[in-house]
Amino acid sequence: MNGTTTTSRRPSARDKLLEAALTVIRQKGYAATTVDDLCAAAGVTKGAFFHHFASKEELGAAAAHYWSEMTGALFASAPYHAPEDPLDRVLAYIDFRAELLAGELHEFTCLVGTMVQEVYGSSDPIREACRDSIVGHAETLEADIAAAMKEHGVAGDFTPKSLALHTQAVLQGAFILAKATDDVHVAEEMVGHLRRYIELLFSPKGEKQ
Amino acid sequence: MNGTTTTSRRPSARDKLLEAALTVIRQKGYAATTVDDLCAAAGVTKGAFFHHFASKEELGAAAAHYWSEMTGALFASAPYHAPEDPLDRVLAYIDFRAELLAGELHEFTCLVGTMVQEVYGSSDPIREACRDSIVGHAETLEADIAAAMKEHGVAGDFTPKSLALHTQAVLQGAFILAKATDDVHVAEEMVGHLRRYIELLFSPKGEKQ
DNA sequence: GCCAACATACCGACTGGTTGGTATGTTGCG
DNA sequence: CGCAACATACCAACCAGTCGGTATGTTGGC
Repeated sequence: MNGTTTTSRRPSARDKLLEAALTVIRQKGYAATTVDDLCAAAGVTKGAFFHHFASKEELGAAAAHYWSEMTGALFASAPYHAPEDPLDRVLAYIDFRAELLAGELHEFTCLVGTMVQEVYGSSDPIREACRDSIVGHAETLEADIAAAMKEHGVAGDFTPKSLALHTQAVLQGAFILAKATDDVHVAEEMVGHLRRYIELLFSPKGEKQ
Repeated sequence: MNGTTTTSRRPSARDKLLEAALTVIRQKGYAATTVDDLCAAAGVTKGAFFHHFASKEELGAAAAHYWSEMTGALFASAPYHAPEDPLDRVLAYIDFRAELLAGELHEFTCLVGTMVQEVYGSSDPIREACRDSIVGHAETLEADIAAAMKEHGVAGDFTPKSLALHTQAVLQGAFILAKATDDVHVAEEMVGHLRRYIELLFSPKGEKQ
């Protein structure tokens, strides 16, 4: 239970393994990624691996936590929190997510979405770590969504929580379609539909676009 | 190159293996599913497996095709095609998808969505089979969506194709969230948001709900 | 109508490489 | 010294794929 991660000294084998896990598992999937793969990618030996992690499963869960920390920091410091209007913040979040759809698939797809799909039935520790990551990230949107609903007088039969989760569902689905078609553009279109949905939800009656 | 599948005689080892693949791979994932797992679930021997499939990869691609056939038949004969109004048909499709969210996760989640997430970077044959399955299914919605857009005077800056794919993205994302939270209800809420999006898209200006 | 030649479907023991994990050093810092 | 952070060597289980063999059709010549 160390708690501290990555102060800025020379990275330990643990740090290098977690960093390697992000890319390798997103490329090959969790089950197809071997401990040797991770060691090779991290430039450490197997001894180092099992010094820091009791099992491959424990690394999987640790990687999910590490993912939460990394993405949490990224989104916390992102510029989409600036607008005054909470609805604009939500829309800016979606635009920010669209901007992130760049480069190779394994660079912008979601580690925990990939992992949980594979292990939901076989590893509760990993599944729970992935759930916490997704749900925790969604929760960072709830306040803005709730404020936007209040401010714009929207009282649909849905909760801020469910709409926050919906944004994550669309993104996860967009990643799957992008992987299937090997085409980032499809993901951009899906995010576009998500943006339009939220615009429509919050637009005053009688006004479109 | 047989072509024929499942006339109604006693099922061959091939049929039993494909049927077993649907459940086992959806439970354990593709990579974690061993050839022995499949043989055991199908009640056949390894000899039978490699008589019908040159490799595990070939079975994976065949399973995706089999999935397309099964789901294709299911949706073709489903009752949601009945309504006169094309928009009602689209909404009925979504309601039908919501009805399918019952039972255990591995019974209603999508085989090809699961597989493609794992193998998009390591097996082109499987990836292409999965893509064809998803895109092919989405295409069965395009005509109704296009007709609804025409009939309701909707000319957004999106194509029928992209909206059809969006429905699939939402469903795939809903499956991931359901797996992560181990809660079917979340998936139902996501489908609810999808339904509301389409209602809003096609509702005449000034009218909500 | 019969039989030889061939084909298809399936069986299960075996193999060679791989995998997660272990046991036992070595090194360097406080 | 003593201990954490590694490295090296190794192992038993497992896994995809092979191979020799059997059982049950099917086909075509006579």
